[in-house]
Amino acid sequence: MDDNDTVSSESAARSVAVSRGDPRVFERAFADAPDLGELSYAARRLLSASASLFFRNGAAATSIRDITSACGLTPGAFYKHFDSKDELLYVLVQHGHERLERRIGDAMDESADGPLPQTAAFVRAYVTGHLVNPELAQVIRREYLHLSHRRYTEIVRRRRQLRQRLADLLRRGSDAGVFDLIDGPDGATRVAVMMLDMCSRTSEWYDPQRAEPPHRLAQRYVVAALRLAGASG
Amino acid sequence: MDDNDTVSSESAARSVAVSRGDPRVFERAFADAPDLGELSYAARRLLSASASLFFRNGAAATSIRDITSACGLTPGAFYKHFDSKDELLYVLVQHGHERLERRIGDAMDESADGPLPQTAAFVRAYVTGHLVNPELAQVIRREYLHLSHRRYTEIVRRRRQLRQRLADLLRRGSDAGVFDLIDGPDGATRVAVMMLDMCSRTSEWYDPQRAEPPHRLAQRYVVAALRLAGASG
DNA sequence: CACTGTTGTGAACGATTGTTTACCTCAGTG
DNA sequence: CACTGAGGTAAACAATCGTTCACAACAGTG
Repeated sequence: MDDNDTVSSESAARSVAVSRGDPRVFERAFADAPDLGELSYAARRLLSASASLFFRNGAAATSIRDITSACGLTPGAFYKHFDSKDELLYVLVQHGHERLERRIGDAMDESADGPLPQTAAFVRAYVTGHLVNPELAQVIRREYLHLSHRRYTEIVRRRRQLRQRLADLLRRGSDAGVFDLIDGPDGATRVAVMMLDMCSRTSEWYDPQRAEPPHRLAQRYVVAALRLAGASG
Repeated sequence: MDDNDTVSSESAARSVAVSRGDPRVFERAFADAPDLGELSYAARRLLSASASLFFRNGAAATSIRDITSACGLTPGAFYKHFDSKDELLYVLVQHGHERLERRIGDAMDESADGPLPQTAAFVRAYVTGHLVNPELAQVIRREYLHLSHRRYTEIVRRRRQLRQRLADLLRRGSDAGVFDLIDGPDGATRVAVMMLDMCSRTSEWYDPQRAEPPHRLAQRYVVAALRLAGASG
């Protein structure tokens, strides 16, 4: 159990406002996304509505009719934009990873060199990415499991790369004497898993309405991550 | 994203052996469970099969026919033991919490007094509970969200109590000067959430076949949790 | 032996699923 | 103006969903 969902699950995971009436979420995540390429306006709206519905009810419990009717369309229109429900989920998951990886890469570029500031930048961007768009974060965190096999393995590879990036930072920090990892340098991957597990769950209980702003919460998780890494000082 | 699932998701979350052929899991979790009361043998087998199938495919993607055919039964037989699919899930989630709470309670009773050893005992039992039966742990962690509203709120209350138990330990430790919480004594709940998030995800990627034994992994998470708590020494 | 409650079967129910089809509308273009 | 392709509708498709029904097998009990 995670039980943070117990904190605000009713407001976050259950009674979130329907995406239909929240254009900010749509704009922020889909309207001007460069990686979505030539996708039409209608296709992006379908993606946005899917993210909201998947977040609340899960992909398996969300029907094509749920998605299209949330956009004021009929089921048939869906297939003018996507080949299948599986492809929609695939595009959604890809896009979510794209956004998160870009955010992390940018943060690390803007940060100082060295394992400690780079790790801090990674964790901060990772948490922030989960907070500013919990719906997309949730989808890429739990729904990719239900993709068709080929697409599933591709996403798995992508996720592993991201984790490895953090593990490399930890190992470098350990070698440099900045970090004191729980199991020595060889435990870098395991500590990275701990960090990412801890941070990714924020998207499940975070309530943008009542809670503190993302950067405050992210800062706390940076401190926590550095404690896990055994940062000196 | 959690990305621990990327470690062994294919072996743990995808291609786990069908429950039908693994009587050990059945016996361990359901055959002699006291809290399941007067439930018949067939009912317990249905619960066991449900746990395996829900773990692999999710409750929403698992049909009554999947469950009954895994037990060598026809769909109609299901309703001699449970009123509905929702009730089955409810019994499953209740039982999972029962087991976990009992395990934690026993561990704390057997442990020394004081916030630090009690916290260590809590975390160790919590992690171990997620490792010795990942299927049940997964179900109570993510599937309870899909319960009917009345049952859902009841489970939420139960989960909150468990988290509060850990938060109280942290706060007592902070007051006693044993812990140095990230946000001071008032941050006890937030640190508890971090710990439980980090620990509960183990059930998603843990592979009983290849990985190290549960007590070794649990020990690592105890150390990590104490770091998060800012334990002195 | 008759009876009763439990646990199973096999067939069926209405609803819903993802998807396809035939057709319509209409802006853009040679 | 004729035409074409994009994007929409309404209706239907077979499959599957949770659930119910009438009935059978059978152990336990008076």
